[in-house]
Amino acid sequence: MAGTGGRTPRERYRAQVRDEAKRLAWEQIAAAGPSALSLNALARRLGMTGPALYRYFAGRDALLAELIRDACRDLTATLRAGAAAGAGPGGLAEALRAWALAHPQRYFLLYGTPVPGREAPESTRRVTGEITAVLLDACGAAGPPDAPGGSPAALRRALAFWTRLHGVLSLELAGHFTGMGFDPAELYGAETASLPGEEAGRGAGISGDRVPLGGL
Amino acid sequence: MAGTGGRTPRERYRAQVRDEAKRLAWEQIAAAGPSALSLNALARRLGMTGPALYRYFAGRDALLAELIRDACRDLTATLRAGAAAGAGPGGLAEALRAWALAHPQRYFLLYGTPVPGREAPESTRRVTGEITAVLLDACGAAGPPDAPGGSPAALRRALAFWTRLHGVLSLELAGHFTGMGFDPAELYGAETASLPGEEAGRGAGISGDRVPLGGL
DNA sequence: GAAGGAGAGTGATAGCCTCTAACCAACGAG
DNA sequence: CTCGTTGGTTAGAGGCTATCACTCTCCTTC
Repeated sequence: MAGTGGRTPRERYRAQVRDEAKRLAWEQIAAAGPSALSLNALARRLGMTGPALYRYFAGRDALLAELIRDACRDLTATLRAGAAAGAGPGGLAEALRAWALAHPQRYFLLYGTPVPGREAPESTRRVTGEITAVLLDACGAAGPPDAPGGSPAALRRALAFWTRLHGVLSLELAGHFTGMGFDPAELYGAETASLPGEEAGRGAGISGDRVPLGGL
Repeated sequence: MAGTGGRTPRERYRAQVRDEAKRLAWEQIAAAGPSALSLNALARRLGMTGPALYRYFAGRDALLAELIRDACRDLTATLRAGAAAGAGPGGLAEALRAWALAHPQRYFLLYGTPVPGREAPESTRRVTGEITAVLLDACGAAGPPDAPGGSPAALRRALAFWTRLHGVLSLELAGHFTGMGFDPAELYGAETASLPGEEAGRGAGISGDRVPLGGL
């Protein structure tokens, strides 16, 4: 959300309404999914009629695209903050998990079911690229220093890191673990620790390898 | 699809129309996503008017639920066939990947973004349970034989197997690997081979461990 | 301070959707 | 042959996206 940083009263009012609309839109999405996002209902909750919202957003798709872009920025900022604070792969993984648990719908809007026709716009692609870049950087930097800055091995390691995190997270958020009687956090922690550098017989791994397996 | 196994002509006709409707529904979903599934458009393509379809399906949600159930059954049958043919975890993983690549929309309907309000009905939950059971069985059976039939360690191993497969698959199907210049199949293969029993310094793993890492 | 213009909001409307109700035609069992 | 079941129709209520023309109200400019 861009906040109310406008200069003229009109700009401030406009930004305020836009922010409130987006806030309510997230509520609606959280309540019934992205497909249930309705400009009409949104406008009603804002105290105006349907067509008025078209002064603020070009249409339903534009609003959704903006929400996705905001979510991207939010996650990027979160991860960048973690990285800037010196968090390693494990720290970033925890930050990612915390963010996803706090905003499941945001996470699914970024990494969930894609809409076949709808290609992600350039701006979004760039931001998601940044997100993976942060993860890859942290992971490559934490691994054994082979050609610092992107050896194939580092890329492979980072990709495995990313996909494992996403595998646990997305299944957990989708509720596929409910009733299985175990703690997803523990699995996530094990997956987080399992990776950077330990495969291919490189040894016990770098970042701890706590309770390697079977510790349930 | 139940096929045309009815006895009376009416039943056969009914089954035929239902199957054709579901086929077209899958086409529509593949073209523009599940949210674009429209009973009206479907009926038009079937050569009838909208309300006529309500003789065959109780409503849009019922049709979608049936499609999901069919997808579940299909995947279950595929995996069961693989398991019956003696495929180990690696074989099942390959079967899963082949199925998902052939029917991405089916995969996402099962494991993609969940609709917040909509709880999966009992029938579906039972079938998805079977799917995971097949994977868990194969994985537990292939691991080192500790308390055959579901030790905590086997469960943990199987869960990691499942989540790793899903992590690579879902990101690949969603197109998040496009333009990264690497082969998802290779990553998937490495993840498939990385798991059953090799962690915690148990050795080189059971099912091959081909090009363990860094081989990109 | 008055005039003009930009911007916010409204009602009307077209066209799509889901789903119900009432009605009609045709098939098949008795 | 008769008549109930079944498949299909049109009509219609209500919701949605989106556009258009219009009003009103501020803010700017003279």
